[in-house]
Amino acid sequence: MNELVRISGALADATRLTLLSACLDRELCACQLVALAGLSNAAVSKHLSLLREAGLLQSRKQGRWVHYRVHDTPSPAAADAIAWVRTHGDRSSRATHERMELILAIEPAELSRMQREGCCVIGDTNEHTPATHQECAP
Amino acid sequence: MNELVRISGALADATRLTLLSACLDRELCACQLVALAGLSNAAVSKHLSLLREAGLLQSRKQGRWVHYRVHDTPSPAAADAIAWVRTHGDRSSRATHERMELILAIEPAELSRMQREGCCVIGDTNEHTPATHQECAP
DNA sequence: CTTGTATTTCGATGATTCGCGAATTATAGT
DNA sequence: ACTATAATTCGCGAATCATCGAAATACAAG
Repeated sequence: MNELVRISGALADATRLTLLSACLDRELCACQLVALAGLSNAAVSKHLSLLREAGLLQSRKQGRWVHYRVHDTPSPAAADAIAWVRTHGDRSSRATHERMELILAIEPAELSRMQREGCCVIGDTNEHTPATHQECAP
Repeated sequence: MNELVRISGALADATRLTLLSACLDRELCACQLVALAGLSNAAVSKHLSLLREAGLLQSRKQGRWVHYRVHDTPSPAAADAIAWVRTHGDRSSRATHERMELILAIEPAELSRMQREGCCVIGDTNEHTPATHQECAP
């Protein structure tokens, strides 16, 4: 029972659902997920911790980079939850998908640099405007 | 996506999971669910509203009584969520099950009277003590 | 061993949720 | 109509959650 609460809680947030959905397709590093969420690295790290603690995601550390992907050997409840997101998750959200495309087109190192500078945005958190890659202001 | 957040949010609470699980087996009136949860009728009503708004439960009004049961025609996502709770839900929680037995042994009208008087408790919210039916103090 | 960098943790703050008692609504019986 | 009653909604504290910027941690490269 407690496990169901933990899993449900992890899924009960649009940002976390977006992050988990992105990891269904491929392994992604933290900085890519930060770009996708459009939040501070601190906030995204917290969300990812929750998803990991719920047994939905697993992380792999490679040098300074941490890569996240769906858990390889989930508990039965977690496995069904992951399948549930896979089946009913928002495949039709074009904005998120396009954002993902843009992010994948950028080297993670470059992405991190942009985040460090703090003056760049990939796409747009607003779902109604087209995604764009904005350069840093001079 | 928004639907998944709503459903997950509804399940992300031990009380609501208990209420939903109880309704998997049989239709129950609000006062029985209040007794099961061991909370105020206001709090339980709120929890039930959330479960209903998420499309997991449906309610049926019969006179002054409102009966809750699992939704007859859930959305695909809700159907899978219900099946998830049915499969992985806490069938082994003896305390809750015994509490349910005691509640079912009492007439709903009597149950309501007890709740109105505010001096009676069915079983115990503490999972470690055996469930008992305590009479009102004089 | 010092510097730079990717990520996490910490501390503070605003937003949301949970719980209760009180007021309200809807319905039944008289 | 009037009263009683089952349930919901309202108003408000207490607790939890989301988020940020800043500090800390972990690692690599010079």
